[in-house]
Amino acid sequence: MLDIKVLRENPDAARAGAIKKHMPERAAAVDRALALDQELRAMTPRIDAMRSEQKAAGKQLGKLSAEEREAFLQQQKQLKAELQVLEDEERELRRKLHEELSLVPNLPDEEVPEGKDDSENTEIRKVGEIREFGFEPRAHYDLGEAQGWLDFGRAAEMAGSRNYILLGDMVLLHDAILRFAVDLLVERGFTPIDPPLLVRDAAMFGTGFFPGGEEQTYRCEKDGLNLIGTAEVPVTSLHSGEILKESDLPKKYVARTACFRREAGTYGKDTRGLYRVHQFQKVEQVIVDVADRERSLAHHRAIVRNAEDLLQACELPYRVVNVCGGDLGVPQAMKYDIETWMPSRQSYSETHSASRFYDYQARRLNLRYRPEKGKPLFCHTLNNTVAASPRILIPLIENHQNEDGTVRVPECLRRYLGGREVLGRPVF
RNA sequence: GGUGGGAUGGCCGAGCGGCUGAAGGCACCGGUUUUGAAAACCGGCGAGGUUUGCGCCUCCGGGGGUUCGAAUCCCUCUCCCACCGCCA
Repeated sequence: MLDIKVLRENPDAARAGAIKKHMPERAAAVDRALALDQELRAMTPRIDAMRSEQKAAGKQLGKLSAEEREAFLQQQKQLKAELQVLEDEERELRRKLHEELSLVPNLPDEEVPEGKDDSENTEIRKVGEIREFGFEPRAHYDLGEAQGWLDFGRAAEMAGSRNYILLGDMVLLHDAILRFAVDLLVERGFTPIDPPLLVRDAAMFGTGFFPGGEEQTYRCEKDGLNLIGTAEVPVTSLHSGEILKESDLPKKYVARTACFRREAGTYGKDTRGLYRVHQFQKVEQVIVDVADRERSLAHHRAIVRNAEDLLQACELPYRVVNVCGGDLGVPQAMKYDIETWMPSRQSYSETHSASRFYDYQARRLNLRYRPEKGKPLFCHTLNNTVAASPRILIPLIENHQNEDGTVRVPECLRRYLGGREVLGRPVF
């Protein structure tokens, strides 16, 4: 959520921000919010004065004579009735204002490129060599099924499309990459955390997924709970409603959780294999720190670096892209995606997403800290993937496959696989 | 699923229907003392809105009611906790 003051002072920027994000209907919320704000500000002084009068009146009551008293009470009754009408109005206006303000997207940073969708993201850097295979490389689903590592048929049978079953060494590899990701971040000072996967609406709202993301979310209606699509939701919400000590910041967390996404509206897209699935495991890094733009930028560089280091350790070629306005979500100010080379897709495809929000989420979450001097301020928040699996298994097994269908294990993962250097048997 | 108890400032915690934005403690900040630190003592210290400023207004989980007047009484919702039952 943006500060209403930002809207007052610079409504054009708020509108332009929503337009840059290709969210015209949300740009309209800027004007609705401002209209409500103006109405509210017009009535507030009047209500204040009436309340002030009421308060003062009560204190004089005792000094009055019996006759005076009666007229006085009559007068107070009337004041109260009038006040009540105005207060109802005020409350309703406040509610509507909050609703509209919640719809206004975070301002995209200047450096966010113009563009309507991911095809217009701009490349920041490309790292690693794309491997020249001396043979026809196989897609992970062909290779995996041949090895008995993947079973999509039975998964679909019992759970529907976009589901998968990992078996044998693929389970171990899946676990290895996730554990490696956690260890890497713990080594860098992040606190591991294992949060709830089912959360209340407040957490979904606070992180900016609601309103808007309901269709992407599995919901347990009976209990009013939502399955998280990312650990960002519970972890960023962790200190919601608190005023943290500045000396306790930054808070740096690394969470490994299951994630659930309905993938509504993606029919026919990425239907094969492990790329787009309803359920996966993700190691996520989340940072909460003081409201300082420079520090947010530094954290952003650091969390991107963490992910890049993991990919480099896994010997995977990737590129970093600056996500354009149209591909940016409602709460983000800026986002770098990391795309890892996937031979079967013949493309760099998204495996990581590093976002910064400034105080947008913190304001919605009522997440503050007490600075050395002055009033409490809203924190800044950031997050990035460290590793999401099984998606990361695609580049891992495709890029490291051998002609016979076995897969070379990169050095960094061997310790998690009993020292094994190769997975699978020759099957081709 | 059943039955109770609770929700007050950064934290803990008191609070008779008006004198309570709220005792007390802790934490924090400033000072005295000390070679330094601790302790002790003195002082300060909630959040939000509005105003150039003085100030004014709001806030004791949310909403409603009773009352001239509610943190305090009543209703309701949300949340938390405890115990019993069931179960991983």
